[in-house]
Amino acid sequence: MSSHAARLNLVFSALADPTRRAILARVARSEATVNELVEPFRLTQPAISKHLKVLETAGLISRGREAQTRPVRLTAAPLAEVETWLGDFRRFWEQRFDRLESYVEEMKNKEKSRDRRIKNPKRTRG
Amino acid sequence: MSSHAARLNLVFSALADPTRRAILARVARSEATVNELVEPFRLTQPAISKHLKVLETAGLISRGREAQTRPVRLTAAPLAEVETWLGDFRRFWEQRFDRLESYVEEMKNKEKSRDRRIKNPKRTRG
DNA sequence: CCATTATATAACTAAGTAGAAATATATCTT
DNA sequence: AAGATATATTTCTACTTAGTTATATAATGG
Repeated sequence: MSSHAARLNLVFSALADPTRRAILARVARSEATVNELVEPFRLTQPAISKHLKVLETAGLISRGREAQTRPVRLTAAPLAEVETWLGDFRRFWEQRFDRLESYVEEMKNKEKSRDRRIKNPKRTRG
Repeated sequence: MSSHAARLNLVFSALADPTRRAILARVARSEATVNELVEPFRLTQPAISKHLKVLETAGLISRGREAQTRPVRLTAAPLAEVETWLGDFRRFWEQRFDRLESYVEEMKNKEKSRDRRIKNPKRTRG
């Protein structure tokens, strides 16, 4: 499996958890310490630390070191990768409609020329 | 938890699997039967059927009935939801840069006015 | 150095997931 | 009705995950 796919796996499964999405939303506003991230949730600190590790492995956050705290900051690059995937996908999907549309057009045209044939049949000589 | 969040959970975790993303890509091109979806993978038919159920629960595909086959077709609506989430997120994230930018601007201005103060100190009467 | 604070890690549990193999169901064909 | 084909469901296994509590590590302040 391509590492691109592997990264997408990590990013999508990181995003699949609402706690982690909330952490990202919080961190998007500004850096935060682990304890600041613990507060809004009814989860223990180790639970949050675990979520942070998942996010870090997915490349969605990175951590600094500042005195005792390990400030968490967003790294949005992997989200761009998701957007790319979505974009590629949308292109496929829309192509499909294009094909459907041109198929429908084709059918309409066939119908019209059939109608013409019926209403104005080609005269045969004689 | 809002049902919106619950749907995002389902969609993101459905997308977290490369087999399922491949199935979606295939189905984006055109409808396919289960067996057609089995072929390209080295997985058994029940495994694919299970993936299809996950995708269906996430609302990403729907199934018809045509003779013995259950044609699978894409339902792209949930992807729009993902795009919305990404968009909201990006807005947050960019606001952050805006704030940082205006902070930097502010600092530059302070610097400039400090420089002015140094170069052109306000005269005190006398 | 000692106590405190912030965070990480370990050990465990309960629940979920991906896969295979075997079997059941549904529809068509004859 | 019987056989064939397409798909779903069941059962089982190995692995992963989210959460807990308890404990370890790292950095700071006295």
